[in-house]
Amino acid sequence: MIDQRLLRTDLDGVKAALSRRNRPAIIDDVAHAARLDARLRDIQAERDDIRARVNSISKEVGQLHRDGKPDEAQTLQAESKNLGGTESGLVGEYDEVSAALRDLLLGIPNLPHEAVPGGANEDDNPVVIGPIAHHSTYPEWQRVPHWETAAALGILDNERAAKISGSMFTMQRGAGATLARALCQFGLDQNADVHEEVRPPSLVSTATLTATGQLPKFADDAYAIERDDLWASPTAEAPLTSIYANEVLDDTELPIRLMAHSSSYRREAGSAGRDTRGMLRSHEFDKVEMMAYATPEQAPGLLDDMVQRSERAVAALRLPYRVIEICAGDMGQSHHRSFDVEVYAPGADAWLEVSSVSWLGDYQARRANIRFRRHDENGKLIKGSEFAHTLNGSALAVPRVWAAIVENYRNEDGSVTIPDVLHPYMRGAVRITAD
RNA sequence: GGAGAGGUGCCAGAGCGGCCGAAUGGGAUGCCCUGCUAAGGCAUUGACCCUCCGGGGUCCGUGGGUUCAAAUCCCACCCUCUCCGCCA
Repeated sequence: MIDQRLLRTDLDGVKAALSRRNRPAIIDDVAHAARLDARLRDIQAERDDIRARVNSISKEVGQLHRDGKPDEAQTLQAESKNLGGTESGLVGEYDEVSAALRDLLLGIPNLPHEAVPGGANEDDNPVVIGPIAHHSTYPEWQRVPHWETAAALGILDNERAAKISGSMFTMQRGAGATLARALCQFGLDQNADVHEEVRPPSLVSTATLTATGQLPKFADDAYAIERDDLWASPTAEAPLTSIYANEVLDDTELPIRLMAHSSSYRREAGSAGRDTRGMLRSHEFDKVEMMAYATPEQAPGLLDDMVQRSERAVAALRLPYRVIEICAGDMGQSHHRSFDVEVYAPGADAWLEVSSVSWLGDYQARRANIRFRRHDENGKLIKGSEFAHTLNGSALAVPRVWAAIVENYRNEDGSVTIPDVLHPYMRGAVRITAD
């Protein structure tokens, strides 16, 4: 949620920033929100005025009763009752306008950082790092899609996954399952130096998904467990960001850096039939996510660090990769600035998004009500609080890295070599063969 | 799932429908006393919203209701704890 106060202090600035997202409807919403905000303050002022009078009359009434003057109290009571009627009318109107404003604000995306490149869609995302370790040509035996190699090696059984759960579910078997788990362990170990490992719940509340921005706008993308008013978490970003919801942190404990291995559940509404072969897109996948709570000053440095960590993971796996920056027209609704890490898969001949690292500003913290307090130079707590900044990024998303390994590490005989850094997690296996 | 107890400020904990944004104790901060320490004295100490910067408003788990007036009465829900049941 953007800062409501900006609507009155810098409406033109908000409109200018959001116009870079290349969706004119947003600007209309902003203008509408500004009108509602002004209306709301008028109602509030009027309502508070009446409440102030009711409060003071009530005090007088109490005093008069104690002084044994019930007649005078009677007159005041009548006046107060009258005011009460007016007040409840205003309250009704206030609730109505404020609900409408909140709905509108929840749908307005975050302001892009000024450094975010302009652009209309994903075709305009500039490559900012790389390509690294990318070859101009690949031998024939690496030009085999991973689903073919995986089928031949018996390490991926999506047909039976469909029997169990329906289409767009994957199931790894044998060394393929071990490889998936090895990647998770590797992803965690790579980042354990500064991140606390968390194992959060997979089913989360409506409030939790609203805080990170998946709700209310993208409800169709998440699995709902309606009977219990829970949702299957689409990313560990959601539970990790709500860990400190409704809390006031201390600037001395920031940044707080967390990581979690979790399963992510996505309905992928509207994308049926696209990129659905093999491991490219599925309803459930494993991922190691990083998340940080920070002061506004710490955030840019943490963003860089997170991008480097995502990069380091694919570099350590010796996969061809590049980093792109997401342009204003392609950024996610909550994002202030974002980078994607992509690996090259020679079999599918495609760059696969394996990580997305984002700085959310205070957009999520405002929704989740996560604040922090500062200390002055003498170590004394300063009065008041402000919203924290949040950042998150995938340390390692299993399926596409798994696919890229199966394609890049395919040998001429159809076997797949295990990348060196994964050896410790593979129970001694260094190569996946058909038997 | 059943029975019971409870949710109040940084913490503990009191609170007759009006004198309650809230006793008391602890903690924290400042000042005083003391050679230092220990101990003591005094004072301060919540958040948020609006503001014509005078002030006004909201918040005692959440949401409703009763009343001129609700932390206090009524209803619903949520959460925590104890016991029982079930269970990986």
